[in-house]
Amino acid sequence: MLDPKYIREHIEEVRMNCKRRNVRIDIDTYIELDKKHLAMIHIVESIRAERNAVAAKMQNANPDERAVFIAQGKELKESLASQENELVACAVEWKNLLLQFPNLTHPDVPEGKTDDENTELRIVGEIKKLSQPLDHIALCQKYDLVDFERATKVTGSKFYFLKGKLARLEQALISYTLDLLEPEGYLAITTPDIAKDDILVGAGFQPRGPETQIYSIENSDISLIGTSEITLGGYHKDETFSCATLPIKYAGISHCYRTEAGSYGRESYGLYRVHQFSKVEMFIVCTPEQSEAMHLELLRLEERVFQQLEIPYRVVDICSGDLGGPAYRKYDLEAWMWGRNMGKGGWGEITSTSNCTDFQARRLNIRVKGDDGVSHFVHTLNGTAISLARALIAILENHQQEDGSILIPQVLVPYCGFKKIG
RNA sequence: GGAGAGGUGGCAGAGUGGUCGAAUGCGCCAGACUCGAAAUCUGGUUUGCCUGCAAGGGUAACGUGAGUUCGAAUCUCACCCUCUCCGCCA
Repeated sequence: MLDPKYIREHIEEVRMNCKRRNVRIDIDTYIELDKKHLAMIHIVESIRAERNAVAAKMQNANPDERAVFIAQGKELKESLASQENELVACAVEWKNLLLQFPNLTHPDVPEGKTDDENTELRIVGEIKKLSQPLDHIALCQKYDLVDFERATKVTGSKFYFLKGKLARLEQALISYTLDLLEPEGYLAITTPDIAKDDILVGAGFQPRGPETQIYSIENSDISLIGTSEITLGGYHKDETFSCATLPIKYAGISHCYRTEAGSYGRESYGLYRVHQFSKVEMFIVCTPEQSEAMHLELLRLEERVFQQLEIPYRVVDICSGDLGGPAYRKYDLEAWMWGRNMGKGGWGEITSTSNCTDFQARRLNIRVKGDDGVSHFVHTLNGTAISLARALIAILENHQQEDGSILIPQVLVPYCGFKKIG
């Protein structure tokens, strides 16, 4: 959510920002609503002031005066009720529109409408030369590592059962990642896999509606989370930190659920796009001054994970039109995957890190009190430490050998207890 | 799931219709005293929104929401949460 005052004072900037970010929103209607909303607040508060004044006079009034004041009060009460109803109706409309504004945009974010226009910053690692690389589905079939077919009986499509060494590898990756993050100050924390809708909204998600990617539970106000960023943001809702306690860093462990409505085709084969996966998510609460440095730290740690796993990847600076609502700036890591691009190999998104500045904090009401005693909204950031399913794809496909076996990255061997598959 | 008790400021804890944004204590901040500290004393100490150059003014908030009333922390209803006991249970 943007600061309504900021919008009022920077209308043209906000208008341009929406355009850059490819978000269609009727700003002129919003401005009208904002004016009306302020006007209604004035009206309602002045009636309340009158009512309070009459009530105060009541205390020392004689019986005759009392009768007069009561009559006055009754009258005020009626007009107040009708004006309050109008205010509430106006406020709902106003707030709904306000929530649709995307965050402001970092000045260095590349211009662009779609992910085609993201900027590749660098490629790290070497893509192994293989005469006949297999994709992860073929590899999993060969060694019986995952069962999609039987899963359809239990859950429908896009769920899976991981089996044997792949199940062990998933657990190993989680433990390895937590060990890597702990010395960097990230507290391991398992979170619920569900959250109330107002928490989802606070984190910038839309839990209900035709476009939603969120599973919600019928006859309730709770939904399955798509990332532990949601529960970790909610964890600190309505809190005020003293600045000495920041930054706070979490390594959040949860399952993630996504409906993936509207996705289909070659992008959604195998484990690449699934309805449920496990994830270790880094989440940071910090002061506004700290957030840019924290964002670079998150990117550095994401890169370290994939360097240690010996997986070639590229770093992508996400363009303005592809940022989504909450992010002020976003970097993705894309790993090499042989299964992409019709089997010719290509880059597949594997992590994503966003600086959300105060966008989520404003909605969740998370503040920090500075040394000056003034309270500001905190900044929140998130970054994928390891996203299972996709990390497993990258390991299987990049560590397959000419003889068809799969070598486990050295750093994982102590965690999973075996060196190769096949 | 059943029965009971309860939810008030950073914490503890008063307040049962108007004088209550809220006593008191603790904590915290500043000052005095002190070589310094402790103790003591004095003063200060919630937040959001609206308005104003500012000082200030207005409004809202006592778990949440609705209701009664001229007026609600206080009365009524619903819901949420916590605690104790019982039941069930991974």
